[in-house]
Amino acid sequence: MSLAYLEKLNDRQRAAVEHGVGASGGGLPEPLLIIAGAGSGKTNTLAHRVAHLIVNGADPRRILLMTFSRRAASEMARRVERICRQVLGDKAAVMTDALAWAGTFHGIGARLLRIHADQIGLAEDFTIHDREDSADLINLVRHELGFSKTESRFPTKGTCLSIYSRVVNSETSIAEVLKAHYPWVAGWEEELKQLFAAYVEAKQAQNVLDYDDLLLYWAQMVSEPELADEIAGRFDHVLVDEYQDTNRLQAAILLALRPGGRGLTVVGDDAQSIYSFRAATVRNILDFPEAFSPPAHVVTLDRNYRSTQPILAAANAVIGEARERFTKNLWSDRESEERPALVTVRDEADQARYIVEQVLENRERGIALKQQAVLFRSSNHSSSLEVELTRSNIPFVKFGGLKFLDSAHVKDMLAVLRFAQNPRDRVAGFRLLQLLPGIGPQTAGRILDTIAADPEPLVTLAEIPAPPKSGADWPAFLDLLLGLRKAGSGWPNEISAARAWYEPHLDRIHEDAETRKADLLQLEQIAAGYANRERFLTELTLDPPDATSDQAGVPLLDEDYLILSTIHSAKGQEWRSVFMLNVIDGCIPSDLGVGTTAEIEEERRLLYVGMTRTRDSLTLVTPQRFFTYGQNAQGDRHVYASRTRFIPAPMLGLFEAKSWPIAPAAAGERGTRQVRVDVGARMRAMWR
DNA sequence: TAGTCTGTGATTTTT
DNA sequence: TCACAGACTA
Repeated sequence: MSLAYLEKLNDRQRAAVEHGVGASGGGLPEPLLIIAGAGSGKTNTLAHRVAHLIVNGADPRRILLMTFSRRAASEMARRVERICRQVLGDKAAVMTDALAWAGTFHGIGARLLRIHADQIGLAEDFTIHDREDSADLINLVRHELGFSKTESRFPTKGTCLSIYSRVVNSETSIAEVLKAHYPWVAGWEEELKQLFAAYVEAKQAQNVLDYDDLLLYWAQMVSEPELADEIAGRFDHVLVDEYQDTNRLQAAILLALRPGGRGLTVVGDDAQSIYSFRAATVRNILDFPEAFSPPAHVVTLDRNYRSTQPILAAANAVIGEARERFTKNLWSDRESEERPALVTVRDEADQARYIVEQVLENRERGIALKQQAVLFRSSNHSSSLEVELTRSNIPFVKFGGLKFLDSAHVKDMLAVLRFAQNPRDRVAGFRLLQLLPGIGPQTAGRILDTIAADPEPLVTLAEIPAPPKSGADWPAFLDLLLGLRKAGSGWPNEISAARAWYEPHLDRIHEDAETRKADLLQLEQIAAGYANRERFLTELTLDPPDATSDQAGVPLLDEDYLILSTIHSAKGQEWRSVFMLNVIDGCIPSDLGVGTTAEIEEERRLLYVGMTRTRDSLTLVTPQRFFTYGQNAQGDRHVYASRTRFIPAPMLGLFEAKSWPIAPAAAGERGTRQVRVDVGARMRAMWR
C-alpha cells in the first residue's frame, strides 16, 4: 500500500495526520488538538487525517466531521476523496460517499433530532425557525404577556432573542448575561425570564425549533445516559474544524459524545476567534488539552503556505500587539519585495474609485476578478463601492449581510410551504393568513386560536366559516393548503402550485411585483435541487444562500466576478489579491465594539483574519473622511477618520504608504504632503 | 382592516 | 437618520 500522500506534508502536518492512527493496541486515538495558523494548510491536514483514517480501516459511516459551513464540509469531502483515490483507486468514491456525517453543528443536530424525535417527545415533522421567525415568535409572546405596553420601553424582539440565545449558548444565567453584555436592560430581568419561559412553551406547542434548540436538544439527548450511548455509539471518530468559534454548549456536546476524548480531533486557531457575539469562547480551544487525562496531544502548525513574508510580517505585527496570545508567529519562505500597501484616500467615493482602478489594473496583469476580494467590517461599508462597480460594469458577488431569504416575498412563499409542513407553526400561519385581503392581525390570531387545539389543524381550518371579507380568496387558499398537505403533486411541483397561488397576491401587495417574481423563480430552481419539502425547508434555513449578486440570479460558475465579503464571511478563504475597506478607527475597530477590552481584542483579530486571506498582494485603504449615519445625537455627519489603532506609527515601516489620487508631478518638489486638493479640476468639473 | 402619523430607540458580524 | 412600534382615522 502506497502512502505517497503523506510525503507531501511537512513534519508537523504529518504528525497531526498520523497521530494515534493504527496504534498498537488498536484502540481509538487519544484526543488531539491541532493549532493551525492562518494559511498553514489546515483544511488540507484535516482532510488528510480523515483520509488516513479511512485508508487505515476506519468506517467512513462512523466518522462525524463538523465544519463551520456546509460549503466547507463538501469541500472537505471532495479533498478526502481525492486523497483516498491515490491509495484505494476506484473504491475511494464508495468510501467517501459513505462519509455521510459531515456538516455543521446545527445541521447534524437537526438530523439526529429527527432520527430520535420519538424518543424525546418531539414530533418528527418539526420545522426550524430562522432568526427572523424566532424574533417574530418572541414578539407574539411579548404582546401576549403585555410587555409591549409598559411605561418605559421593553427591549425589542431582536434584543430579547439575542439575550435568550446568549444565555442558552454560553450556559450562564440571565443575570450574568445582562450584566456583561446588556447593562441597559438589567431592570427587566424578571420579565425576560417570564418571556423566555413563555417562548419555550410556545415553541413546543407549535412544534418548532429555533437554531439554539438544535444544539440544546442535542445536548439534552446526550446527557441522558441511555440515549447518549446510542448516539455516541454511532461514531468512532469525531473531528471538528474551526474549534475557536464554538461555544460552551457545543463543547458540552462534544464531551458527551466522546467522554474520554478518544477518537476526538479538534482544529482551530485562537488568533482567528471572531464569533464571540455568537457566544463562542476562545476558552474552548485553550482549555481543551486539560479537559482530559492524560491531556490531549497538541500539534502546532505555524508554517504558512499562503502569503508572502512581508504580508506575514505585517499581520504578525498586528496580532503581536494582542494582550493574550497563544499561537506563534507565522513564517513562510515565500520572499517578496512587495510590502502591503496602506493607501490614504480622501473619502469613501475616492476609495471606491481607487478600488475599481486597482481591480481593473490587476485584471490587466492576468489576475482574474475571482482571484481578488474586497473585505470590510460591516456589510453596509461596501455600498458606495457597489455603486461604482455597477457603473463600471464590473460584475461582483457579495457575501454576508442581507440575505435573499430576508425579502418579504421569499418569506411569504416559505411561509406557505412551512405551514403546509407544520400547520401548528404559528409564525408561518400568522404571516400567511394576513396575505389574504380582509384578514389582519386580529382575524389571523383568532383563526389560529380556533384551529390550534386540533391535532390536524388544517381539518378545522377547512370547517370554520370563511372570514367575512376574504371572498373568493378563502376557498382558493384552502385548496392550496389541503393539496400541499396531502403532498399529492409531489416535489418540486408543490412549490409551483404555491407560486401560482401567491403571484396574484404579490401583484396586489407590492408595486415592484415584477422584480420580485424573478426571485421566486430562482427560489423554485433552488427548490428543485432538494429531495422533498422537508429537506428543502430544513436545509434552506440551516444553510441559506449566502451571496447576493448585482445581477438577478446566481452567476454561472464560469463567469468571472469580483468577490465582496464581510470579514466574517471570508473565514477560511483565500485570494491572490485582497483589499480591505475603511481600515480606520470607528470601522475596525467598529465604534460598537470598543466597550470592553475583550471586544477590542476581537476587533484586532478581525483585522488579522482579513490580512491573512491574501496570497500575493494586500491593500489597506484608509479614507480621511468617513460619513456616519445618525448614530450620534447630532445625527448625520462626516468625521475626520484616523488610521486604525491596530496599526500604530512604529508599525508603519512594514507597510508601503501611498496616497491616491497621486499628486501631479509638477508639485512633486514641494515635498510629500498627503492632502492635495485640485481646485482647478473641480472648477472644470462644474461645467462638464 | 388598511393606511397615516408620531415618537422613540438603535447601531455589526451568523448558524 | 432610519426603522419600527403603537396610536389614531377613514
